[in-house]
Amino acid sequence: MKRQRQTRITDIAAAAGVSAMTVSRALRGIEGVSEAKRAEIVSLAKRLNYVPDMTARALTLANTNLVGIALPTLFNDVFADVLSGMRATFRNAGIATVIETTDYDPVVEAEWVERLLSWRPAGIVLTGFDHLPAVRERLAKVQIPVVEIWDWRPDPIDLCVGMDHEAAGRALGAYVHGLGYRRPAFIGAIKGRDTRAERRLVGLSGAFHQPLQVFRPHQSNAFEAGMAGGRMMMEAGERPDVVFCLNDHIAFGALMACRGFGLNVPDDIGIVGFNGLPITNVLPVELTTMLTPRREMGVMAARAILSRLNGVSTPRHRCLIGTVVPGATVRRQ
Amino acid sequence: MKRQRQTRITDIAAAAGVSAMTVSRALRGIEGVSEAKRAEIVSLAKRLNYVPDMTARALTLANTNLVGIALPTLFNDVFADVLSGMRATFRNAGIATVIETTDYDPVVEAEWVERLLSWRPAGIVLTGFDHLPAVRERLAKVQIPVVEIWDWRPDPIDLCVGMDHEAAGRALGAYVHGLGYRRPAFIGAIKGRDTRAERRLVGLSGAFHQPLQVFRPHQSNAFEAGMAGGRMMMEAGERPDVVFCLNDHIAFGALMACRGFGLNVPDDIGIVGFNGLPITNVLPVELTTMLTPRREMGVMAARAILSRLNGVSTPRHRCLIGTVVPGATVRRQ
DNA sequence: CTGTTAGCGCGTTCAT
DNA sequence: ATGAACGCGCTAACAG
Repeated sequence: MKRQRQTRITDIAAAAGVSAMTVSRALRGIEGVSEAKRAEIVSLAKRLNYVPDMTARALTLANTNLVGIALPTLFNDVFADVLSGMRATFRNAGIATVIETTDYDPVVEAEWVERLLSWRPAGIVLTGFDHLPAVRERLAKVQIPVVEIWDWRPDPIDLCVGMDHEAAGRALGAYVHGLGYRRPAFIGAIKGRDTRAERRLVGLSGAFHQPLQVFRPHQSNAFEAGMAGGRMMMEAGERPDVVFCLNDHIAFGALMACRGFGLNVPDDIGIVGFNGLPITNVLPVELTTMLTPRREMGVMAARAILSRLNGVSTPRHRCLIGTVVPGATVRRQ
Repeated sequence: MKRQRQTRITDIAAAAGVSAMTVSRALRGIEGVSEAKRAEIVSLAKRLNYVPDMTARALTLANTNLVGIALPTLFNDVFADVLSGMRATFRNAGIATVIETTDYDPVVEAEWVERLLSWRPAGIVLTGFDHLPAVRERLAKVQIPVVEIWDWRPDPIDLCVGMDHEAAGRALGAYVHGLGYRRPAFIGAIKGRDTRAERRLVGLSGAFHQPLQVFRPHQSNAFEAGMAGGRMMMEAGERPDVVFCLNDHIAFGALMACRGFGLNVPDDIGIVGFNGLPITNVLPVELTTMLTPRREMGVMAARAILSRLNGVSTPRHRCLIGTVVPGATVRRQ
């Protein structure tokens, strides 16, 4: 179904009595057109409802100013924050962004990468390192900048701006261990879904010199998962003295579950979140958590791509760190 | 900065010893190529890292299978739900989606519409009716389907799938008024930001036969805004007997504020949210709210566009309705 | 300051 | 079953 014919640059040229090139130059604000003509052409373009055709432009330029961004989910303020910083930075640089959510599925991601590449993007942002081998190979060959965010590794496909989640888990664990807690538990997601959380769990185990008791509710909503996880924990045998949660939302759900069972936090059990989202400022008791540099991460990832596009050198990998937020859901034991 | 030359269809053709047309047909799975040749061409394409060029394809076809979606924000599970239903529906139909957030700014929206149109999208989804006149004019002339979602009006630019928010406010207000509440308040956002919320407020006033006492915190995070709004309310003169909140997150913040002031909900004051998000299932007391058909709305909006693209007729406007969730944060007075 | 030529990669159309 | 010619809308490169 071909669309109705749109007005093209040559239509304007005919109407203005000039050549197509002059119109092209005038509309792009390129020098080489008298101001009188330019003004006439611009007003003519508006009157004829001219809309430039980026598909044609991209074809001649063999290039676009599009950057594709793949995130696991939008149901999480973490990624909304990252995205916010990233898009603002790109927008200021005149770069348009295209967002995709993969729902933590590498296959979905791989399909998206293929589709995106066919639009000749200027750059690509991926979340984490769990890509299909085909994706890694494809992107390694493509000549465009690729940034992997959120997670951190020294050997990214191309560039990387993220956090060392194992170190983050270790730091958070060390703080809580230092308060005297000795029977830690962890409420996470179904295995394999969130690799970063699993790495934090490894760090936590390290800090406690023992494996954590792990609960994996399957609810997809984080609040509900937290409450379900909290209940699983209450109904399990030995009660832990502190529970680390995959994120703040899960921690909130767990907190509600504990209260539902008549437990006082932090007197009867400690609760620790992750991310330091605004909701933690509103809870009945301030949540102990780790503040993650989300917006900053987005900004730096965008800058890394922009540097590449401008031919400026930029570090291959960059590791940001989180900050322990003491809060009041743990206390010295 | 031209990119390195990508392998094209003619490169594959040369390698396979056939014409470009044969390769094109083979790769698109169009009949008219012997299976032997097709298999060879496909494997050759893979080996040469061929990536089709959509900019060229779009140019010849004067058409893409892209649909653009503009939402006010991603910091809100409401829109994540709408988006989820919409994208799933489009994906099943082989349509790619491009998301933009406008942050409730019609100017941002207008700029995005211009940019998007230059990519020759197959359709456009906008949120609400607060568009710049230029946008309405432009879209009215374009020959592609346009759906306005979330809000409802009988005279959309093209199509509309949403809710009558004034009616929703009236229904919710009637329920609460029927319980005997008589001194209602409202916690919203800064004026002019969320037009739908203002319409609900009108409906609430109608149900109560009086204007509501309105509080407008300026925090951008909904939880924090709710808490701030709750505090404003506590510190104001006459205490209302029930407070309607712009959404569930604000209601949660307000609930926490009330508790902080030693008030019991619902004994001392009633609290009502909007949307029926999962968080309401996890609160210490189940929130009275109105469940909105978010996912359904996304699905129906996508279907409306798909119908248009397939030349099937579809209703110009469709009005979905919310459901009162009784909850336990109000009680008979 | 302005115009002409050529070609970007692909798909339609019409031959063979 | 396969191929050749042509054009999509635009812009780089070169001429004038």
